Amino acid sequence: MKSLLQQQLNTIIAELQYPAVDINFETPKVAAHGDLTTNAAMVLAKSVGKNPRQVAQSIVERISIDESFLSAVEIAGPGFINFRFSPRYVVEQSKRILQESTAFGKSDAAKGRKTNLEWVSANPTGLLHAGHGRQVLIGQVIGNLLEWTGHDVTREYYFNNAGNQMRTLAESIYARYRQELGDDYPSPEEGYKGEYITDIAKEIIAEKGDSLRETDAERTYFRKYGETWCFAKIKETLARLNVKHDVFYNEDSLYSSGKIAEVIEEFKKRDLAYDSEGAVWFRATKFGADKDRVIVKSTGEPTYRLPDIAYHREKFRRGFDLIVDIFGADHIATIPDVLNGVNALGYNTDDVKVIIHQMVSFVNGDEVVKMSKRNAKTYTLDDLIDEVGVDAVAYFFVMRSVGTHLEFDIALAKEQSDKNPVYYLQYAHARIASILRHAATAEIDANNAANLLSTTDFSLIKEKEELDLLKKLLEFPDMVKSCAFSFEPHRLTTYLREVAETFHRFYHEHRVINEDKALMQARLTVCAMTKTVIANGCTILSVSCPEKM
RNA sequence: GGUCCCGUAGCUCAACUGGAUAGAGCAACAGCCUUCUAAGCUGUGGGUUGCAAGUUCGAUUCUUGCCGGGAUCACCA
Repeated sequence: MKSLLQQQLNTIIAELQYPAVDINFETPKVAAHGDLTTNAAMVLAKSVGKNPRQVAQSIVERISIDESFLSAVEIAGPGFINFRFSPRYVVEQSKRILQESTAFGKSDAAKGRKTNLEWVSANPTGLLHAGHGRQVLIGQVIGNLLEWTGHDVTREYYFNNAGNQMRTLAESIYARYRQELGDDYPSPEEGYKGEYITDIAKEIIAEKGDSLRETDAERTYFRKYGETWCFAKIKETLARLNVKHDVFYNEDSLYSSGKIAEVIEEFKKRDLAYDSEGAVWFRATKFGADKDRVIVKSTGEPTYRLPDIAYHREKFRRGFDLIVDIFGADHIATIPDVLNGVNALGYNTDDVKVIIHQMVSFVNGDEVVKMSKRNAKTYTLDDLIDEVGVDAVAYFFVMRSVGTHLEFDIALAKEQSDKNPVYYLQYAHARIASILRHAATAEIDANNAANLLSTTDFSLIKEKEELDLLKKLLEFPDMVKSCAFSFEPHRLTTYLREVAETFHRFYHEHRVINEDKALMQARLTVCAMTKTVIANGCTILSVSCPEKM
């Protein structure tokens, strides 16, 4: 529709000898303003030297109204040109929903674009805490959105099982192991103190008894055990949320394959790195930073920056066209260095999309939930899922724009009532499912899309609420694209809420099950279409759609 | 102090990326169930979009400066 009108307008503009401009079509916020609107006249007004309404008038006069598409074209406000779709067009278009069914909303807008999506990437030194949930779900939904728009997505988890943090983990477990054996042995000053350390220590005792009292200085056994244990737990938690990564990329492989050394060498060759005070420094100041950064410590160990740069370079080398990273706001300082580094190596960082989400705070009604890392009683993501359920977790974490702080109300998420937004959506789906079950008793198989397509009298769909609903449903494919390309999953939750709302209104105004069988089937068709869109939307959101509630 | 993010109804947040009368949910108030799920629907009240300038046909959106909140500024990741 949009492209048809666009074409026609361009022709008209040329005929009128107006300059060619970028014209914009939008769906107006207010339904009274029609189904589609363009600002063409206002954009043209200045260069043409007439007032916008005159320009609009000259354009509208030349638009031909084809009843199979348009029912009206109007000029409104400061010079908007508003188009109204004909009911016939809307109903005709809606058949797509039945035809495409579970694929309705998918597109090949970015067909074959090789995309690397990296997220979570928590090191295996502990459990995912509740705050991690935001990143987990944002990444999950963005991954789905990218797939729905044709991207070829590799879901990746980057981890480091070497270095300081792992040493600390090993030391923490070892200390707890000794303590559990009754020895007076101190925990490391900055060690991990969570309950899980005790769990791990106890498991080791159960398996090995006290045979590991005297162990090597590297605490190799404890380190390996801790890593395996933590990773298993992390993956378990992710699995509960249907999150599955295709690649677990080990930072260590960058060392063993010499990629790290390679980067240092190239930096030095380009005078982007230099030796000083026994360390190697990256000239971050060349890129506007306040001071240079150490990339190799005087101990010979690289800081995180260097492997991160090498890692991103490898992503390019692996042939990805689009690289998406999701980080929490606490990582914000590291991003410029990495991008500058990769850029310096000759890669186009326009193809790197870094999504930074703000932090999460948890409240339980009026009470603020503390969850400090040092605290022994960490509030884990598992705890949160246990408390409020998978669907509420999935929905709540993406329902706000990534740029704002998220306040997660546990009491609200837990509440099984109308206060809880996730139920509103699921309720609409369950309600439709219930209606379709009734239809079965009237011998109409409303779950059979092909059957509905061939036997429904679509001309019976003509009520305002029905047409409003169909129009809303038809926005879905554009909505998916728009959410995907702007990396804004929260807009999908807003949209689906509107779909549910529009459906409830239709349901309230018009009875579906009734004596007029043809009419009943027409309305069942509208229901089936709505169910498809809600289900597809929920699939993207990783939220389940119950048939009954 | 530098950098980044945020400031919208009593509360939590939207606003299709510069559009028309700034919208939802919760909370408050008033209605709607002998019929398909009332976990629903309809209506009322609630706003100087932190403040002040600027850019233009038009600003919650872009620019600048203040004010307030958060994140971050390691030879930790």
